[in-house]
Amino acid sequence: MTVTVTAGESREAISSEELTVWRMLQRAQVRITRVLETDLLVEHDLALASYDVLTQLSESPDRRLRMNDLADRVLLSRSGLTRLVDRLQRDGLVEREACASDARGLFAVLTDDGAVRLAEATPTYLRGIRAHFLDVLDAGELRQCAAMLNKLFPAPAGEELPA
Amino acid sequence: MTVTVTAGESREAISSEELTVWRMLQRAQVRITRVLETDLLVEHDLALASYDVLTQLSESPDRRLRMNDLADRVLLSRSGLTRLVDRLQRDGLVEREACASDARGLFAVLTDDGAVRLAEATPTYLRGIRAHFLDVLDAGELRQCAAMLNKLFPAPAGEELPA
DNA sequence: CTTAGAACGTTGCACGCGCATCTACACAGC
DNA sequence: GCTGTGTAGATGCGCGTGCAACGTTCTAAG
Repeated sequence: MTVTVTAGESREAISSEELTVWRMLQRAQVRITRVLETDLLVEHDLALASYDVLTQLSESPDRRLRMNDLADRVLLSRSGLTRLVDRLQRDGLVEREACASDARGLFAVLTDDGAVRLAEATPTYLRGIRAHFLDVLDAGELRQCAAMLNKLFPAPAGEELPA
Repeated sequence: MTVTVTAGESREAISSEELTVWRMLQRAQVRITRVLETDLLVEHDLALASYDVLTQLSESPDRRLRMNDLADRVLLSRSGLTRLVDRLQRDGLVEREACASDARGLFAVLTDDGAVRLAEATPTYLRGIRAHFLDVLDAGELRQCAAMLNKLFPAPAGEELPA
């Protein structure tokens, strides 16, 4: 059983099973993300994007990262990041610091308050991932999942998973 | 090697491999969706959400669906759907029709123009999915993926994939 | 019949996002 | 030293989203 493609451009028809897999993937990802986001919001007044930024900073040397590098790691446009860091700075979780070697550049630096806030929120985050994702799959499935993801998006150098 | 969880709430530590799988999943999903969205936007001036609505309607009996049912199938809040249908109606792709049996209810109905537009956009959509998702995985991986998704989100009755 | 409560859909509001644009700075070639 | 091209971030703008509140209609209980 295949999907009827009215205009025939694709080289090979896509079966409805394949299409369903894709749709389920979308649904699953959106719904898990939504649960995670509301949990973080309710318990720690922290959006998922904010959490990601804090995490990236905390994992970087000297708790700092150039805005540009940060934008690459977080799934956000440059302008989006500018504004997000604005908010985080307003809340005292992050500070901006000039870059000595390049006057155009700015560092986003995690403050102590930011680190505390991140530490508080992390259990919520991990619990969410565990409950809605990791716990549902067994070790084998997780490995398969990793393998597929490696094929889908060759990781940005240094983040690959061991086969 | 495990991630340091500062506040000890989670029952079991999450290994960094597990965390990486989750992060990759997020990245992959967001990036594929983004490519799909811009392709549809550039080639057919159609947002992904709009495409989903048109698809759902075209697959429903009489090309119509109650707003509420539609909101459940599309990943959108009720208010979001109201506005989206507003736009689609303005563009003549969808019409609203009163429901005889329930005066509160409204049907969203796919127009002929909407069907044409959908048919035009579908090859782009399918090509995107094929290129960025289906073609990258082999049949076995796709089956594994389906199995995992079934565990992650027990499909809403009638959409399950055969084992 | 009346009334309480729930369900369907819409609207006011504030917010976050991306695109295009802009300024400031860097670095190459002359 | 200038000048042109490219890069780092910030900003104006419009758009799409969700939440909370609202009007309307359905349904059940008294």
